[in-house]
Amino acid sequence: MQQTIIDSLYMQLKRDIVQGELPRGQALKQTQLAMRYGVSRIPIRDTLQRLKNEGWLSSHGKSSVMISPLNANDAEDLYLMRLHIEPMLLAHAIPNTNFETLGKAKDILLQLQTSEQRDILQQGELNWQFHRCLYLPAQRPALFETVAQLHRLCGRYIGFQEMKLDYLSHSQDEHKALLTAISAQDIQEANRVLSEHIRIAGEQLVNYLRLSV
Amino acid sequence: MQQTIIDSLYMQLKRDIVQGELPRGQALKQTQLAMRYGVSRIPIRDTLQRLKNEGWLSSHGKSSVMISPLNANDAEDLYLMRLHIEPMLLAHAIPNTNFETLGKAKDILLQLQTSEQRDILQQGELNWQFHRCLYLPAQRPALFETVAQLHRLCGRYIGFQEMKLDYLSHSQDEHKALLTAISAQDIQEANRVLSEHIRIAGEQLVNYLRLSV
DNA sequence: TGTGTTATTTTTGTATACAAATTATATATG
DNA sequence: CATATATAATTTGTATACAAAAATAACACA
Repeated sequence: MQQTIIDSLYMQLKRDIVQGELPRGQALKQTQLAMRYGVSRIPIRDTLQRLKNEGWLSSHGKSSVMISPLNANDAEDLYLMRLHIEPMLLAHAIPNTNFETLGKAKDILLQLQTSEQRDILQQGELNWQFHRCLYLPAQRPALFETVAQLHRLCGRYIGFQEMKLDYLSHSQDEHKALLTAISAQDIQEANRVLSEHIRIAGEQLVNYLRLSV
Repeated sequence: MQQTIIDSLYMQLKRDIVQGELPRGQALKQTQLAMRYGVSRIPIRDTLQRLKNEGWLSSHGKSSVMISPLNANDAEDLYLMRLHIEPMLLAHAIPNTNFETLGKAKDILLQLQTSEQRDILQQGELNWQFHRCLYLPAQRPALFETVAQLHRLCGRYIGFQEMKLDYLSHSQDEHKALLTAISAQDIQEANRVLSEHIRIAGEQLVNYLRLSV
């Protein structure tokens, strides 16, 4: 499918969901959204279907969608699945990793550091770009696509300014340790670091959700 | 979203893909499909997006889709992921499994036996219904949805009449053993059987794909 | 002959209009 | 007053029509 308009809608809707600009718990009306974003209902429907597939929206009644409620159990499961699957992908990737990939990953890491003031969605996107960059050399499309989908699903949960501080500082150290292990072609160590990285992030998120939501 | 027309399109397109009625390796034209199925392009687009999400279609060029080529690596990865994830879901489900669920599962198993002559897509669907039935009591939506998605992705690969004989005979025995273990609330044994079930099916499929495709 | 560029055709994306379905409201009935 | 039923309102689904983009063909030029 094409880009631009539907893609812009996609990002704007996500942003508005995170920032609480759209009604939660009730059906989202296609007409309202169409007016709000100045387009017809056709691209709205496409975007809704996409966001539903990515866990941001869920069914409401017989034929509408609503904003997915946040749920600690879901978050726990998502991170648990990542914990089981991502190391497999990384193990495939490491033998095929070249300097270009490592360089690209470092660049993204730098962006993450400098963009500390920026919005949380962009940080989530950069974080995924970093992981994605390291996984791509694996050349295992099915595995990769499932991991990508899990990250997209997690994206729904990374929208809390409150978590940002704690999360990002730890996260960057782990990212660097991961790069070091990959550079050394040390699959064992890389997967140990990655697993810890996912486990810690998951625990933090789940704790936060259990307390606050 | 609503049902009926889009859902019928969805099934018919899958059937036509399996039976080789649609051109492989080239872009599927929305207009052609619309004429073929006697509808406008709007529901066609919805269906294409859905099938793309479920792995039946992949991108072609900048804005079209084509039938996803079959790929032994992908199949291997899909079954590998199922092997890691489904036992977690089953472990959650077993403590909540009641007699109604067990009964329903047995009914589906019977249908699977009697429908041996029927088309392969229906058998794949019944197979999923069986597993789904056993997983539902877990009440872990995120885990469940990912497993469902993996089954949908596998569905693209279960379309070979040649595999039917070998596959189904083994499969049924394993299904029964799984039910027995669940009835006894034996999580360990149930997961052993389930893992074997997935491993064997995956191996058979991957072997077939490596030889023939 | 091969390559890059423009023009033409095809195909996809989107808006509008209408039909079908769902949801909400009002009314009747126990 | 609660519940069921019928009617009206809203909302979604789909067809048609048109605009934008992509793919293809034609052409010029080295």
